[in-house]
Amino acid sequence: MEIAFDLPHPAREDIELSQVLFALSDPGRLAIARELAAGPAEAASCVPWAPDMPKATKSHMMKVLREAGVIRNEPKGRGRLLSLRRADLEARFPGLLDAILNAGGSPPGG
Amino acid sequence: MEIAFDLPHPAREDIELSQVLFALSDPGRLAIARELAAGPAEAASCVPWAPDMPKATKSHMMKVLREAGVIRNEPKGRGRLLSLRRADLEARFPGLLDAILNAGGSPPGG
DNA sequence: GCAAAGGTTCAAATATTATCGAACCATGGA
DNA sequence: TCCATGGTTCGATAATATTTGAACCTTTGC
Repeated sequence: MEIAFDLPHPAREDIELSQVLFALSDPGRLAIARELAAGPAEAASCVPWAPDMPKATKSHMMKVLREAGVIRNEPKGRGRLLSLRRADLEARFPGLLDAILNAGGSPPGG
Repeated sequence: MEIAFDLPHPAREDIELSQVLFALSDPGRLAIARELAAGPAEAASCVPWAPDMPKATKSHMMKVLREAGVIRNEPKGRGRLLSLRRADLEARFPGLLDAILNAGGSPPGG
């Protein structure tokens, strides 16, 4: 047996706007999504942006994002493979993810 | 004196993505934003979508939306004038508001 | 099987948010 | 000015969310 320890993910059509917005309303979780926007990443707790954060905390953040349908979290060898659910989000809420990821945060004149 | 009882609103450049997403992550607050998308509305507590909700609760919802920079809440005679801050949101986070407001919630095949 | 590496889940303590009655504030009209 | 109308704020309580250590599960390697 190669694949086990699978986690539940909402189907595309079950992804809810409220949950997506809530998941991404936390700066830390948004940072994860942005990190994954560049491409899939391996391991959840070993991401470099927060070496001091306990793994239980990181795992919880992944859970919120996963249950909202923002990211996919699959078993990969001894660790996990994380990825953004771009296609699903785009199909369900066109333009939303890009608008959020592109939100620079810098005013025009600053 | 005609205008008093003004409430604080964040300046355009101070509107934060996290707060906007959080404010709109609640179905009730999102409903208010959608209601106002059609045009400004008078009165906050008398809106028809929730006649049973206590006015303190409605006022709190307005506060969250206002402090996030999503809506404007101005004095208008004896009541208030509520409006969506479309231009400010569009300038700061292009495409975001439309993506959220347009999010129908119906899957393609259903 | 045993031990290590990597993550998730459990459970309890904190912190944040929501709810809503009561008190308070501002406007309009008599 | 006094009263009614409309909303906001205060304060207390309930409901959620976050944080984290400890325990547990799965794969890898011996």
